[in-house]
Amino acid sequence: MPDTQDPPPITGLYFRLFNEIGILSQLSRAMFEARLPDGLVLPHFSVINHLIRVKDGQTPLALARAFQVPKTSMTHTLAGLEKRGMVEMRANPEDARSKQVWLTDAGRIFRDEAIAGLAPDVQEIADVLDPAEVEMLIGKLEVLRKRLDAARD
Amino acid sequence: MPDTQDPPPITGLYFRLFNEIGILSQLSRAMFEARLPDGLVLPHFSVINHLIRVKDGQTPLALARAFQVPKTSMTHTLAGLEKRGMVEMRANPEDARSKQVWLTDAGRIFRDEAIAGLAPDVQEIADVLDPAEVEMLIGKLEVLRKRLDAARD
DNA sequence: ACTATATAGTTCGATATCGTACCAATTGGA
DNA sequence: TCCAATTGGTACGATATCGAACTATATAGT
Repeated sequence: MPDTQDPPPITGLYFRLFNEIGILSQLSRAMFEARLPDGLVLPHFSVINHLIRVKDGQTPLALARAFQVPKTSMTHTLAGLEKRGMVEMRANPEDARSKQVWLTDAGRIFRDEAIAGLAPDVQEIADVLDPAEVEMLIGKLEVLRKRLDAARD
Repeated sequence: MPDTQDPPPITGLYFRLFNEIGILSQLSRAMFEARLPDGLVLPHFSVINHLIRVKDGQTPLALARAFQVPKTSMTHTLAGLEKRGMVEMRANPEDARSKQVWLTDAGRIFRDEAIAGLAPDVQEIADVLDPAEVEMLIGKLEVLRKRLDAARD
C-alpha cells in the first residue's frame, strides 16, 4: 500500500473553501428551483433576470459569455425558454449569422413571480447574515472569481 | 406590457451573493476537473478524498448524505469509481441490504496525484486571498450552509 | 411468528451540461 | 475580388444529475 500523504495544511484550507462554495451552490440552487415552475431551472431564471437587469435584444453568444457557459449550453437554455414563450428569438439585423433574444410578457411575469416566491427564503437567510456581512462576503468572493477568471486559458 | 418591479434592494443583495457563489462553484470545478484524468469529475475526487480523510468502509447511503446528494447520484459516482478500480464495493456484514466502499491503492494514488497537480492553482489563489481571510470566509459560509441545510424539508 | 412499514440500493427515464464537428456568414488580407 | 481564417449558432453524442418506481432486507407492532 502506498503511503498517502496529507496535503500541506494551506492547500487543505483552500480545499475547504471551495468545498463549502460547492455545497452552498448546490443547496441554494435546489432551494431556488423548488420555487420555480416545473421544468424551469436556475439558468432559465438567470437569463431572464439578466435580460431585465441589463437589457434584452442581446445575442446568445453575449449571454453565454456573461454566464461563463459554453455557447452550446446557452443554445439549450434559450430553446427551453423559447418553447415556454418566455423569450422570442429574432434575426439580428446587423449580422445574419446571429440572433437577438427578446423578452416576452410571460418572461417578465415569470421573473416577478419567482422573485416574490423567494422572498421568505431570503428573509430566513437575512436572519443569520446581515447585509453588511453579505457585502463583505461578496467583495471577497469577487476577488476570488476574478482571479479564477484570469487563470482560464 | 406588465410593469416589472425591481426586487427590494435587500433581496437583490442576497441574489448577488448566491450568484457569486454559483459562478465560483462553476469556475473552480472546471479548473479542478481540467487537472483530473479523463472521465473523472469532481464528485469522484471528492468521494475518494472523503474516504481518506474520514474513513473508508462507509456505506453508499452514508456518502450520499455526507455530500448532500440523492442516493441515485452516489450510485452513479461509485459505479464510475469502481469501473476505474479506485474503490471496491463489498457486502456489508452487518446488513445484507447494504454495501461498504473500500479504497484501493489506485484510489489513494489518484488522490495524491490530483492534489499535487492542483498545487500551482492553489498557490495562485493564495496570492490574492491570505489564509486568515479564507478562514473567515469559510466561517461565514458555514453559517449560511447550516441555515440552508436546516431549511431543507 | 406474521405482517406492515421502513430502509439500502439499483434501474430507468427525463433533462442538463458540454465538447466536437459542422454550416453559414463575415472579415481581412493578397 | 477572392479566398482563408474567424465568428455565431446548431446538431449530435457522451456523461451527469436526479426523481419515481422497484427489489430485497430489516424492523416494529401485534
